[in-house]
Amino acid sequence: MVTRSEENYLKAIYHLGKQGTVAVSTNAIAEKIESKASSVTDMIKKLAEKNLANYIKYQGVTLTESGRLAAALVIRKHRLWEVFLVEKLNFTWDEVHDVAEQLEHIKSPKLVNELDALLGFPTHDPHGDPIPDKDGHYTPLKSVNILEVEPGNEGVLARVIDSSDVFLKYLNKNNLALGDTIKVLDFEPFDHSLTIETATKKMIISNAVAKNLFISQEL
Amino acid sequence: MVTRSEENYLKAIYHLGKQGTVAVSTNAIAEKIESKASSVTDMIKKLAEKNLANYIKYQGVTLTESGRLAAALVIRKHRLWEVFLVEKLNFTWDEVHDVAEQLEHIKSPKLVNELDALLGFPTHDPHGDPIPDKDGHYTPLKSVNILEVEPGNEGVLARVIDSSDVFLKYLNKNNLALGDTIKVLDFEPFDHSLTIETATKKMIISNAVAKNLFISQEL
DNA sequence: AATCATTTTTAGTCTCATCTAAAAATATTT
DNA sequence: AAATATTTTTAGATGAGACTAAAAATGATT
Ligand SMILES: [Mn+2]
Ligand SMILES: [Mn+2]
Ligand SMILES: [Mn+2]
Ligand SMILES: [Mn+2]
Repeated sequence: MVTRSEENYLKAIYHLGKQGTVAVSTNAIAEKIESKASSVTDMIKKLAEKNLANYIKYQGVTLTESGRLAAALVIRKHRLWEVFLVEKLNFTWDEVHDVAEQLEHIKSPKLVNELDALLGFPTHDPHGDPIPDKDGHYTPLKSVNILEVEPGNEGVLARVIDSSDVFLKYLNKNNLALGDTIKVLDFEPFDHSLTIETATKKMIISNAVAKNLFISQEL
Repeated sequence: MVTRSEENYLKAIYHLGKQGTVAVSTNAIAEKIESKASSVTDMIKKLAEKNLANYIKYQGVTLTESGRLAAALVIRKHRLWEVFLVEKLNFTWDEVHDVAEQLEHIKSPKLVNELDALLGFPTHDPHGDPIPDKDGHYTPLKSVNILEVEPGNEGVLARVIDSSDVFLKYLNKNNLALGDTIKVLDFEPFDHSLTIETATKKMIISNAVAKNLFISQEL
């Protein structure tokens, strides 16, 4: 059995190390999971013991094949629940994360698959993140960071990386939502900020914000 | 904060002691929760410490007002999730209990209330158990144990007490479901069994089974 | 290459929720 | 009312998961 805590560590390693294929440092995990390095070392040993992670002292962790699958299935649940909360229970995209963080640990294969069906087999969650299938696979949607877009070009907001409620509330406040068409007007070399235009207005977004916005451009 | 384990104890006390108003013994709780008496004593002290239970050594436990409310809200969640699983996710009534046992501990007031709305504010779960409202109140549906019914009379199966999957599978096997009309034909004094008649057939049910069936009789 | 800084691991402690075994209190029989 | 049986509590131990402080390893800088 994989415990709740173990699942959270698997997810962190998966996210930090390109699906767990690249070695992740103890400190990086500690920060992500808001714990201490010593706690992480303990847990990593346990994961290695259970053949979910590959661990060499002082050289970070990667996930084994089964660790990677386990992580992907937790992420699958997390994202399906997020869709459920938004589509069926009137949650906004900035309200779903904490509840999904709990729901992702519910154990019932039937529940996950039926939920998937109820929602019409969605491919992406409310933040544009792809939903892995039963085998842990997904095809990331073709989107590009808004900072890579040449001024003058436009695209549809397809994904936001930061799912924290502070960031999403900022987007709400500025009327930016998934699916909105955004045109890049100007890049400012001094502070790396960006002037963009939406259906409703023109605005300047900081580099910190821009880093989190991904748009898809139809060819 | 009330932990998952505390919630399970609150529920047990609530169920065993007429909503926690009547003193429940340490052993009774231990059996219900499948733990040991010594563990129960420990937990009861903790609940008393948190003002969720009234505890006098050697004299059992009752729930305080806030303990009763906390218990009722967990039960509310449990039963709403059961309805959700059956109504929306194609679970059968014998499959829901274990999953609901996990889901009942998810913390999010909005989630519960939206779920309630999605389901159309149901008053009973798939086993005929009443669903408490936000204040922990409910009106138990007027039903009578089938053993109290005079032979010759009939009623509609409205509630089953045992929600274990073995019992529910027994009912499935014999084509007995909530809402079915059941006529009591004969009571056997020797083993206290009962002969009943449904739309499809006549059958004998043991006293152990009969104890768990409640029917409502319209006047 | 030697020193200093950072990261990671180890050692030891804590809380929560459990358990077993023994002691104490209560309940039931004779 | 004693003796016996049962229930409940206490005492002490364990494992999971977290922490702090100190030691060890690695990495960076002179
Ligand atoms: Mn989580
Ligand atoms: Mn998301
Ligand atoms: Mn439970
Ligand atoms: Mn039920």
